[in-house]
Amino acid sequence: MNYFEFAVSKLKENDYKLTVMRESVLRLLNENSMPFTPYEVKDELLKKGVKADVVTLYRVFEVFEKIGLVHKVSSLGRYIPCYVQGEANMDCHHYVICKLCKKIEEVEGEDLHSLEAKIQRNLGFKVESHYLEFNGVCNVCLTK
Amino acid sequence: MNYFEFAVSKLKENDYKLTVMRESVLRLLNENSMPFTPYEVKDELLKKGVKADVVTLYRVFEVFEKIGLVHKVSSLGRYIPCYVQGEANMDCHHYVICKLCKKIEEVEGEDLHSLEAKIQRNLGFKVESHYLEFNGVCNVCLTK
DNA sequence: GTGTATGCAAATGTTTTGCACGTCC
DNA sequence: GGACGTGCAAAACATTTGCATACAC
Repeated sequence: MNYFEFAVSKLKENDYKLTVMRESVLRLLNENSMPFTPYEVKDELLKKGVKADVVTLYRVFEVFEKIGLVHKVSSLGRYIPCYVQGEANMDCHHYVICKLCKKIEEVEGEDLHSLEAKIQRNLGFKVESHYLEFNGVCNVCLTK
Repeated sequence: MNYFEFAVSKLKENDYKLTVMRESVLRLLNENSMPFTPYEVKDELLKKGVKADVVTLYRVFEVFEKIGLVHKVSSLGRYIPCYVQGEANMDCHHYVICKLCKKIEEVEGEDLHSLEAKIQRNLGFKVESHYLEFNGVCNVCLTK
C-alpha cells in the first residue's frame, strides 16, 4: 500500500470526501515524498493543469494534518507527508533539516519510548507524540 | 550564575551592547523562565513601565537567538530562554508542550548522540543541533 | 565621536474568515 | 437533496525593511 492508497483509506475512515483537490494534493505528495508550502503546491498543481486556491490548500492540509497524513514543519511553513518506509507514521516525526539549502528529509524513527516514559513518570505529562528535528548541513552542501 | 548574568556575559563576549531594551527583556526571561511572543513581552514590559516596540523586540530576540540565549519555538511563535538547571543549553532543546493549555516547559536533555552519530554515518549529514518536542497533555490539564 | 540600537511607518508575507456557489455521496 | 468542499475577496495576524534619531561604549 503506497501513501496515496493509505491516505485515501484514511480519509474514508474519517468521513472526509475524496475530492479533486484532496486527490490532486495526495498524488503530488505520493510522487514527491517531500515537504511543500501551500503556495508551492498551488504552483505544482498548476503545472499539471489543476487550478487550486491557496486557501483551499491550507484547508486541505488542515484536514490532512488532523488525520495524521501530513505534519506541519512550522519553522519552514511546510507540510510533509507522514509515511516512512511503507508505514504510516503518525506519532513520531524525525527530520533532518539542512540550514543551508533548507532541504528537509524524514529519517527513520529511533526509539524514544524510554525518554517518554521518564517524562511521564517525572512530570505527570502524558506524551502523545513527539517531533524531533536535527539541524545541520546536508551531505550535498558539505561538499560545496 | 543565573540566566541574566549568563546572558550579559554572553552579549559582551559577542560584542553586542547591553541596552535598556535587551536588559529589560533579559530580566523578564530571568524572572519568568518561560516562552514569550514579542507582543507578550511588549505587554509585560509595559506593565513595568518600559515602553518597547515589537519591531525592536523581534530584533532583540533575533540577536539572542543568534548567540544561543533563546530558542524560537516556531509552532507557537514564542521564544524560550535556553538555560536549564543552571547551565547554558545551546545545542539541544527538549520541550514538552501541552496541547490543551499550550504550556511549554523545557525538560532535561537526554543523550541523543548515538542517534546523531548514526545520522551522520548513514546520510553524511552533519548534525549541529537538535530540537525535540513532546506533545501531549500536562499534569494540570489531565486532572481537569 | 562613532557605530550600533531603536522607533516609527510601511511593506511584505502568512494564515484565517465569511459567504456564495459547486460538488461529492 | 443535503452536507460538505471550494473559490474569491477581504480581514487579521506575523514578520521584515528603510530610514531618521537616540544611545552605549
